[in-house]
Amino acid sequence: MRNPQLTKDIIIKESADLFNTKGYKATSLSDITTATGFTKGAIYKHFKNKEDLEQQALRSLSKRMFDILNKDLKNASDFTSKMNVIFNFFENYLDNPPYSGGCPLMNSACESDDLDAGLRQQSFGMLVTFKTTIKRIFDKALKNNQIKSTVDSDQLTAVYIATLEGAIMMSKLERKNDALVKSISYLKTVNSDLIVK
Amino acid sequence: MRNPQLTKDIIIKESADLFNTKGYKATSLSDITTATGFTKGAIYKHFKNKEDLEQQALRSLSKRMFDILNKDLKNASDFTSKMNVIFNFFENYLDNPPYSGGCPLMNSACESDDLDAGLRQQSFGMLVTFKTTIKRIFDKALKNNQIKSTVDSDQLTAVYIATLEGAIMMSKLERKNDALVKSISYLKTVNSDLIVK
DNA sequence: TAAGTGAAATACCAAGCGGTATCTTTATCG
DNA sequence: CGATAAAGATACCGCTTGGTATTTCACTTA
Repeated sequence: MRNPQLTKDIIIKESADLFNTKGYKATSLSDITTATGFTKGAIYKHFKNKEDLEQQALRSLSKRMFDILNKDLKNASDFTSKMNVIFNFFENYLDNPPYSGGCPLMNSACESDDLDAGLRQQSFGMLVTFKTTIKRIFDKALKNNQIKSTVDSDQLTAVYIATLEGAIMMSKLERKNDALVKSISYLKTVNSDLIVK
Repeated sequence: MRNPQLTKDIIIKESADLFNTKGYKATSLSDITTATGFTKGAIYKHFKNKEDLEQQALRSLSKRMFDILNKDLKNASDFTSKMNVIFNFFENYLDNPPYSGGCPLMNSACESDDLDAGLRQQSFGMLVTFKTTIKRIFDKALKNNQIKSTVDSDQLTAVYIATLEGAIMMSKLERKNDALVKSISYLKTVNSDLIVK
């Protein structure tokens, strides 16, 4: 009956969803106990404190995101299809998301200030991973002459991530994926202009 | 000695800064009392509860932002200079901001969920104002044939806001305005491509 | 100058918070 | 099977939270 690893996984998963929807500080331990069915005793057996749980939860959210992305990216060969993997992922964000509550990167970035350095660092790492993922697509396409050699991959990486993240914020606030659809549609036209015909 | 209006203004201003830096839920009433020097009695004389204060504080942050923007926009005549007003405002965000803690729109949008409907609605209104401000610049330029007639002002409005907001989030997280500078520089090139020569 | 009024301070409350010490249960393995 | 150690439940702690009832204070006006 008992399965410590499963218990820990459940606590991480449930609390991750709570953190990403309600917010980290706004989610209390009793929220987590009611969501998981476990007691505080069980939680503190697996995590040294709430901050520790917050960080592990964010890490799991990050993993969830990039596992999906990397898996789909493996099946994509050229620049356009790789970018479409990214775009598809974000287009599904509101209707059929891998986690509810919007993007964990933005949520944690907004909430973590200088005080909770641990969460902030976790969030920072997630941004680095995201940037690396996008930049690699640009750089490989540059190397293979799939896109114009004038492309500044660092700049476009920043712009793409900023646009996608900002659009998620807008769509979440407006409760309709208007901004997300418009932004992705725009980025696709940008993409097609980059391609060497 | 006593000045009720001033008292209220001080409470709003100080709590607005606290909310925008620490977060709304994370800022306690005692944080506000120590920051203002007033007591809880004074606060609850002017605001019916904390949520009421949160909303009025966000409204004042929004006003602060658009007062600056509208004032500068009045002195700008053509499309490019108007857009530069927007860009300049955001470029100063990290080095010399009108308020600390990043963009109040994004902060409130991220934190407010379905529970605190009041804050959410206030945040939503701020987004509407922002969209109206940007869209008006595009539409006027369209009307005066300053930019290409093929421009979709609704789409570009969404894209510009998304990019700026996302870039702020990134720059705040990275503690350097790299992403913001890159994004604005990019949007400027987009702008120049829109212009009818 | 004394009364009246609203601003602000003080003192207090119940509830919820994160965290811990202790006890009970369950799985593991000689 | 019986001992052992870990997993998890229970009960509790000090503290802070948002909020309120009451009191003191300062200003206006007659």
